[in-house]
Amino acid sequence: MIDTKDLIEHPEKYRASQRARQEDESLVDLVISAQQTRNEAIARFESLRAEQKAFGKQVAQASGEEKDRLLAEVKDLSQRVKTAEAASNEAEETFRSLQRRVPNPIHEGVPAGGEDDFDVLRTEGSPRDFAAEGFTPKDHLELAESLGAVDMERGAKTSGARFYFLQGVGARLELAMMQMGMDQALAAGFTPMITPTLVRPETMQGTGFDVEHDDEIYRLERDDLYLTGTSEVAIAGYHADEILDLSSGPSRIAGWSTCYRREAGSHGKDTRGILRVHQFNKLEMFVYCSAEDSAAEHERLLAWEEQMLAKMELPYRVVDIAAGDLGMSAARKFDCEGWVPSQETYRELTSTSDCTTFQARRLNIRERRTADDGAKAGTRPVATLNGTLATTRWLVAILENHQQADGSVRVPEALRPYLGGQEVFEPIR
RNA sequence: GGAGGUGUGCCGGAGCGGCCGAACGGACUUCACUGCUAAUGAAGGGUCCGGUUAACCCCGGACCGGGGGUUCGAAUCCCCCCACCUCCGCCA
Repeated sequence: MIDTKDLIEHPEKYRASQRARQEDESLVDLVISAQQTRNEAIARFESLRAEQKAFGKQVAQASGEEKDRLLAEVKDLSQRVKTAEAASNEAEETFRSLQRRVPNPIHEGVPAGGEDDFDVLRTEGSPRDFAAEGFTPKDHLELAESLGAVDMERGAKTSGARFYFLQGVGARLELAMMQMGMDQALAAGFTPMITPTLVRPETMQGTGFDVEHDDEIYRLERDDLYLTGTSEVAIAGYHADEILDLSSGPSRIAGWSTCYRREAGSHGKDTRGILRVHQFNKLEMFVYCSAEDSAAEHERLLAWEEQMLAKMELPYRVVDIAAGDLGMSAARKFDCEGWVPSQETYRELTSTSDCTTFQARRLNIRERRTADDGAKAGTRPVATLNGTLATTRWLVAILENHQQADGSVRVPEALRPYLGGQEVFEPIR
């Protein structure tokens, strides 16, 4: 949810952001006029209400005929108060629904345009030259199956398409990777968390997901609960309606959870293997910090992601996502895309978003502000950010990039301590 | 699943339908006093919205788990929901 005061003071900033997102900029003016209508309605209601309260005091003190007379007089006022209140509530609702439709204004420097208009900021490492090494790389599923790491067929048998079993070295590899990520997060001062994966509609909506219309969300209608596509949802909801103390710096949480996605719009896309699945695990960084610190924190999250990718010894590139592909909440988003040899392309492995105060405003998460002189001051919304430390999808990149001509897979060195020192995964069939 | 109970400010805890934004404790902040700490005394507090303002102040409104309702008027009465507690049943 955007800051309406800011929008009214700097409408051009919001119009420009809407243009970059390739969205309707007239929304900005709709919000402004709805806000005026609302304020007028509130003022009308409140002055009537004040009158009614004053009358109420008289009624309380009066008695007998005097009281009856006052009651007769105030009945009409009561009606007018009710009418004005209803009008005020309606204007409020109209305003809020418009306000909720305005996406977070983008940061300066974010490329304009849609999905394909991203900027490549950097490329780290370089893809292996398999031709020079004298063999054609296998794809991750072929590798995984020969290693006994993934069973897609039985996943489909028990649960349907896009479900799978991780088993053997696949299961171990994922656990090792998560543990390594958790250790890195711990060293950086994060608080580890394992989060609920079913949340109430208010929590889902608070994070910016549209429960009614989002086809990506699994819903349990009978219980009015929603399966989360990322632990971000629960962690963002964790501090809803709270006032935080961030005086000693950002609050950083490393959340592990299983994630559920319907992948409704992607029939026929990435159907092979575990690249795009309905259920996977993810270790997520989540940060609550002061608004002015969010851009710097965003850089830190990106650095921690890259640190993990480096430890996995994966070639990747860093991408600045274009405005139209940011979603409602993010003012900026960096993806790290790992090289996938079988596809000869880069695929998303991490994604980090700076949601500034957008998410927190909706979730009503604030911090207490201390004035420059150290005296008391009011509250203000915090900023929230998130970023990926590891996901099941990484197995794709790890297996493919570290495969060897004989079908075995070399274990990245940093991961070995988490696998009992194992250096190579050997095919079992 | 069944029966009952509770939900008030940072915490504890009162609260006849009007004089309750809310008694009384504690915590906290400031001031006073004491050689320091402690103790004591005094004073002060929340959040949100609107008006006004450069900003503060100030004025008005809302908020007593959440949402509806009754009433001229609701923390107080009624209904629904949520959370927690106790007992019974069921179950990993």
